[in-house]
Amino acid sequence: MTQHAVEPKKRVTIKDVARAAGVSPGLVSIVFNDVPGASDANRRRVRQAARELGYRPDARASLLRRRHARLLGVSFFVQSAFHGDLLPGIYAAAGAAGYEVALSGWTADRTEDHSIDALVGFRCDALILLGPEAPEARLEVVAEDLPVITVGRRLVRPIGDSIRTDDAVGMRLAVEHLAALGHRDIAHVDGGPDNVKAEDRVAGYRAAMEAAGLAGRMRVIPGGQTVEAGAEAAARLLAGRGAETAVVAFDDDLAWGLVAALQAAGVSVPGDLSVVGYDGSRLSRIMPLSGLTTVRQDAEGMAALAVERAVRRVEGDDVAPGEIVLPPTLTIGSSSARRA
Amino acid sequence: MTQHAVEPKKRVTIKDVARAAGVSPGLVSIVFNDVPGASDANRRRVRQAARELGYRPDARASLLRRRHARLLGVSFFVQSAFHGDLLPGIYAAAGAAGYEVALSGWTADRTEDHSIDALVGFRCDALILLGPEAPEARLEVVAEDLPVITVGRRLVRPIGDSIRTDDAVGMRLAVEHLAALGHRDIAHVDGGPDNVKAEDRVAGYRAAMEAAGLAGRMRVIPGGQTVEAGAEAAARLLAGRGAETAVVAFDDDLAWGLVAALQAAGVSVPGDLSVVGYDGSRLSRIMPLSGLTTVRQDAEGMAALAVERAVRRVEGDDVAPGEIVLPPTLTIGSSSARRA
DNA sequence: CTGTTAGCGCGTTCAG
DNA sequence: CTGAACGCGCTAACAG
Repeated sequence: MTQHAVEPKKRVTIKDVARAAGVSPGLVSIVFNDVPGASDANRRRVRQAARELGYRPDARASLLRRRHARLLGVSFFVQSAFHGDLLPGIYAAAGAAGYEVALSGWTADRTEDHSIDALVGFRCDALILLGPEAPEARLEVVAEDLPVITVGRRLVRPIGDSIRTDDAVGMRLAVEHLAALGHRDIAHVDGGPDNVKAEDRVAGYRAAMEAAGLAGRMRVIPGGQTVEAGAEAAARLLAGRGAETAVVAFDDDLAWGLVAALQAAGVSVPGDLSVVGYDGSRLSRIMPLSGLTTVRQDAEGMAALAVERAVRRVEGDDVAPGEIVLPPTLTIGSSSARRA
Repeated sequence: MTQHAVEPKKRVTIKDVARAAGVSPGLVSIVFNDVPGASDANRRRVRQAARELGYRPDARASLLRRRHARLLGVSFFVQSAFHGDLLPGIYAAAGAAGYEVALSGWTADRTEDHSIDALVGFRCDALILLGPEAPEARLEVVAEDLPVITVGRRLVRPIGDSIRTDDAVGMRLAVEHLAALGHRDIAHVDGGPDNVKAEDRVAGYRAAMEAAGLAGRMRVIPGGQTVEAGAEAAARLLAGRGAETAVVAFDDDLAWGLVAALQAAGVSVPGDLSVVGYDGSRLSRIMPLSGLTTVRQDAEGMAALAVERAVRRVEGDDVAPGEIVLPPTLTIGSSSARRA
């Protein structure tokens, strides 16, 4: 009942259980792993003894000895709404495949490198990196040691498997939607500096604008990937405002910040300005009225695919690095409307 | 460069490094832990050899042997905006104290029990449970094995340390704010069934309403703690609508769902109905206009305190289970206004 | 098929 | 600074 601390606290080990049950330690291992090799009577006896002693298998020792730890390491950005949407799917798929999941988050203060190191240090069987920002060279080094699955980033050179959404299509959907609503001066607020994931979306935006015959009306505004960045970008947008009547944002978090700041500045969304996000995160669905118009990525599908590829790699499927590109869809909410 | 898989892949161990550097394994350990006991020359030599061989310390083995793993286990609900706000603070505080953090999330499909088991299996030095929903009896059992710090839940019987916000004060702030705006029929949408954390807020609501002389106008509507639950509660609110002109929600996620559904139903917020949330999560700050009015919990402070207490417990401070109650503050946004 | 024994995995610890 | 034991569960080889 009382809280103890450093005290001896000798732990109950597999040996204690074996002694109590009157069998060998090896047999206890067999019982706890549910593998054949023990009689029902002994299984019962061992379970009973374990329960009485309060035995809990030690994951460290088990991981250390096993060849396959059956452990997938997942690195994610703690503040990302989209990553939060991916995790449940990853847990579900991993559990179904008989794998444990080790989570390691990165924040403004704790770098992605840190989180990757932690997972590698645990000797995970494979790594699933959500929206990685590390240089490709770094990812390549990591991939030399264990299978790496990247989610949501296009890689110039193939490294392990890559699961991502087709950003060219996504930006085209966004631009076409706005163009169909009569908008012609459509700006793009990008993902900010040092954001490797932003490039494809900028390129997609440019291509889509050209295809729509709006090449002369392109405008790219520096942004970022947080709500705060969205608020700052709104100021920039209004300051140098041209004829823009619509904006496509790098992602939902950024779009949120834009909408909030614009409305606070007395600019009506979508009355004066239409805003389109990117991700289709849970966040985008809970905007007052009927949600943010956004390019939806298939989070559940990406999560399941990432785990499936990771498991295949771990279990010996030594195929060439592959890229799986999923098509995005457009979800129309209340943040976009016909041009006034 | 190519992806390998199951292959032998013999790992570089501390022994390989020792051999290459011409020292003993023990010395390599000393060098890598940056503890005194090695000459600068040898430190250099060891680091060099490690780099050449690509040695990475094995966290499993290290954890296994160490008395103190210097590892804090954190269990959190993946979908909670507020938990997402706590994690950066936990990482920061733990890092500063020289501790690693092991994350284990729970979702709709993966129970909190599961996540706790995983952390216990890793032999974390202490557990920090964010918004735990497990029965107290279960927490007590866990606390027999290692220090447990609960965050955001009042416990009937003290178990380890508990860091929480004073919900009586919080609800009073909310009700008084609305009363001062002229509202008298103020409803509360609660945290839903089986939500142990909701009781204090309901009680706080009742007490505050009585104190404001509005005892006869209380109304408690079944809610939950997700955006979806908020949307459902909005329907209930409107269906049996009395004279309510204001609502206090169990938490921000719920409040969001309420606001969204209400506006979709043509009810203006705050024109027709004022809404107040609870948590002061990042989510609450990014509502279009100037945010949700909400009772703010001090996430950074709670995170830092949780880690501090955990570390103290681990390092032998065997004091009685304690409860740290932080005062909430009211953040006024645009979801509440003077009664029409 | 059921069960045992020995030794491994890898870093840490402590007496020498 | 070294050597060898140790932490704990798994795995292989072996015996009943």
